[in-house]
Amino acid sequence: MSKTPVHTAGPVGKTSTERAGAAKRPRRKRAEQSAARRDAIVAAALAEFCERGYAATRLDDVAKRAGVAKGTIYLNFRDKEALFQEIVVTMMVPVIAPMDAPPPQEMPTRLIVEAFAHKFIREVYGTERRHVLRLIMTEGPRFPSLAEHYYRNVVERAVGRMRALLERGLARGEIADRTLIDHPQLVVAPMMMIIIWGALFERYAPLDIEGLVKAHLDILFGKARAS
Amino acid sequence: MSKTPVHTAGPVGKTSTERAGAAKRPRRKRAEQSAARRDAIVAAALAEFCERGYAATRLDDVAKRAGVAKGTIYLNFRDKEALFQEIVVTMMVPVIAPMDAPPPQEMPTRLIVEAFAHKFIREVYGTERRHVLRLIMTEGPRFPSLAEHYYRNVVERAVGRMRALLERGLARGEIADRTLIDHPQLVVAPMMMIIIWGALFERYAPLDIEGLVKAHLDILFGKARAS
Amino acid sequence: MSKTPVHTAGPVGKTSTERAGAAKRPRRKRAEQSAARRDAIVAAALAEFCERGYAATRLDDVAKRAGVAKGTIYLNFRDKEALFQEIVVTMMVPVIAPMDAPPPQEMPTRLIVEAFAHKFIREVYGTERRHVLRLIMTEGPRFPSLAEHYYRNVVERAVGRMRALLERGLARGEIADRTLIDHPQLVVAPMMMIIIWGALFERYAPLDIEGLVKAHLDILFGKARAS
Amino acid sequence: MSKTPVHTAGPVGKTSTERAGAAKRPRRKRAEQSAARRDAIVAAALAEFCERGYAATRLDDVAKRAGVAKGTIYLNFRDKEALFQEIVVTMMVPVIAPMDAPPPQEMPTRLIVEAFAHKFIREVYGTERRHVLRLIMTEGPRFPSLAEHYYRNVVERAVGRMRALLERGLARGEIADRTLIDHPQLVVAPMMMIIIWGALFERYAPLDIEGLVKAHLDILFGKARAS
DNA sequence: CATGAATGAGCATTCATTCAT
DNA sequence: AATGAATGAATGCTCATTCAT
Repeated sequence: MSKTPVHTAGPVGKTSTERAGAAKRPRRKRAEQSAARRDAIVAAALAEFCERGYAATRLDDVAKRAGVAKGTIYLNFRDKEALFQEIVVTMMVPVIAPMDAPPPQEMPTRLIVEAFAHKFIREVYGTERRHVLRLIMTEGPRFPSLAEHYYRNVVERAVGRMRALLERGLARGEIADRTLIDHPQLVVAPMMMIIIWGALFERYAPLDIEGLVKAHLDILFGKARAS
Repeated sequence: MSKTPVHTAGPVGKTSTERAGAAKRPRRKRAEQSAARRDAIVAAALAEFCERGYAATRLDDVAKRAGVAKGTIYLNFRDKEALFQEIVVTMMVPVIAPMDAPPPQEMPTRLIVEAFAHKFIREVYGTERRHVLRLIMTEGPRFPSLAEHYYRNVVERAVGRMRALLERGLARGEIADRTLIDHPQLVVAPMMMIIIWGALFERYAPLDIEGLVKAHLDILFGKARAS
Repeated sequence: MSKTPVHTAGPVGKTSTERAGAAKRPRRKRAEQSAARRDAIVAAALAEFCERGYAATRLDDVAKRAGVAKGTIYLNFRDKEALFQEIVVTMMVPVIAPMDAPPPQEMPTRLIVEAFAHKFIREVYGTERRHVLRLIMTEGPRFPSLAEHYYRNVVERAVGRMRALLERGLARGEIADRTLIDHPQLVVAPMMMIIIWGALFERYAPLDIEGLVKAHLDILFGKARAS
Repeated sequence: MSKTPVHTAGPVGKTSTERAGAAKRPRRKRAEQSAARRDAIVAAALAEFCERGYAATRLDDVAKRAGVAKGTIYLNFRDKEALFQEIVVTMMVPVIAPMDAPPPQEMPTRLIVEAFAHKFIREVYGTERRHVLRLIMTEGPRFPSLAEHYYRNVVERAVGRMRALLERGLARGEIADRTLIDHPQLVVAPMMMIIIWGALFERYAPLDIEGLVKAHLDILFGKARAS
């Protein structure tokens, strides 16, 4: 029922245990340094890809930002595309992983969805993953394998979970009918929207995210007494 | 009360009356041919931009696809960016224009929103404009002036209209509370989602658009007796 | 002893009798209009070539400046190079022509040279021919036929005349020795210099042309009592 | 009294110690190779610019001639214009530098001017700098900053030196009057002329440079007993 | 391993020249 | 004759990738 392995559509590359530290402590083992360098590249590449998109990102800039030589990138990633895919895939892993845990038995459906929404706001919208998610939407059409990977590992599973959750809610009388069960995408639609909206219009028209999410849940499940 | 002029952020270029026909009918006037060529360029560019995104599109390919020489593009558009913006702006004009018409007095709020949704499905999702809309979401962050143009002319106005409509619905007792009025973006969120979803996952997981829209409306306004 | 024909190194094109008049008088004969157009092209081309040099001049700009269509240039000149050569050659004809007249018997050598210098100042340095002369110096190396044409028709003849004149001056006791006769180029060296200097440094260091020429003659022939 | 710094109008770039050798000796250090390549580019660019002028020179040809890839040019120079300016500026530095040394006290004025003239003949006219000087005259009008740089660093200073020298000659009774002092440009006019003449007419009418210079000095200072 | 100089295919843009109207 | 839209070869510049050090 869990531990479903992540489908890897393409080469994912090696992972590293250590977060990139800019500080260059003198007496570090080779492996450590190497891992740090790799992480620095990933972080720099993420930033650049987010700012400019895939095609417009220059590996030169990535290297500069990471503080490594351009050649070093090629020691860790086959090419630009592999670097891109790696980033998109690994950044989403921590979000995917906990999804396999079954929902707590006691909690009302609405609260579970609410928790899910807040988790999304906190851990995706509120972090760099927000940009990664946008990259997937943005570059997906040109990287079908990436889109598929994401669909298989994230979307499909999330939709399945959501449906199961709603089914349970229906059984427990917390949900009136099958409308939402048949179209669980409607639950997440506003989340995709705030990612897009944020990227496009944040400057002139910032969204009240909290209010929006609460309103969404109120509409889906009926007005709540307390948030 | 209407006829708000379209804010033009940049140069929009000349329009042409005739749709591009690949066939080269012999007895055509200069101006006609020229317009046809221009249209062919626009069509070809749209296709290429959709397939590859802005940065990865080669004007060489656009020219080839349009059946014109590369230089001809520059007779009609200042540069690649102008071509891109022109496409994005002009393709959306026919969608924007009718938006200023006030909603029919008699029609119930739900029906108006429903009509709006179906119009979107028919005229945007069901046409090439679907790709244009995706391009706006996709490339917008790198073309702030474009995003702003779109926001001022489409989003802002649409949101305003929607809010006014809902306000009227509230006054007429068709809507229970202000939840949706405060967050009219929730009305359109699924529409943005289907655009993205369609581009990314259509192959593995096609959406039941009609059903989704109906479900969305049912959730917003309560189950309808008939669609 | 005179009327030596002008050696034409390359194609020179047709000449026209009428100066370009911008005004478009309605009832003019075809031939007249055509000639006016041709002259307008020549004038415009001269201005553009002077401002930008041969390679950087666009025929588009020439046409615009002349108020004709681009194609019209090709009705009058085989190509860009022919237009260029035509200009350089014809502009200098009026300067070359009178050179064949023998010097007045009575006039002292110094006065003849002085008259020549002032004529140069007046008719070359003081007119657009100044730029033509610069173009010859500037673009000559890349148009050997042009350089040769100019050498045969202007330089060679001018040097010969000058030498003959000086020879006469020696015979008449107006000149002390053969120094200048052996290097008549020294007579014209300052004239070449002021053309170049004017083009490069006029802004920061304008030359006192009159004073310079007088000083030059004073040095060549001894201080004059009156200018 | 000397060491006036060279006004640098634009970026001058790095210098390299080694002359470009086409031969690829195997055991050379990176920096050395790089410098050699840079020098090869400069040499090739100089040759091309001289043959064709600025606008008509193709960087492709420069690269081919230098035996490097096109991209390598851009590792050393921002763009075509920077390459051009760099060449013109650096080639003239060795000529400018010694100009600040005060003239030897003992030497007669004529001999100093003579030495200057011969130095010019030897180090400019007799070397590639001859072409550089022509490029300055040729392209100056289209590169005002270049013309100004050259004026400030070379012409202005040279004219000042010359005037001071002549002033001293006047004080010492070696010069009869102020004619030349007021127009020191007359001293260098023949040098500009021989550069131009050489570029245009050398084939049909080579100049006797030595004789010309001697004649010039004879005219300026009176016939010398011995050269 | 790490570096970064070198490479060269790739692309946007320009402009002399042609030719249908 | 005159026009100017169309052409496409030419060219400056970029940037992913390689490889000698």
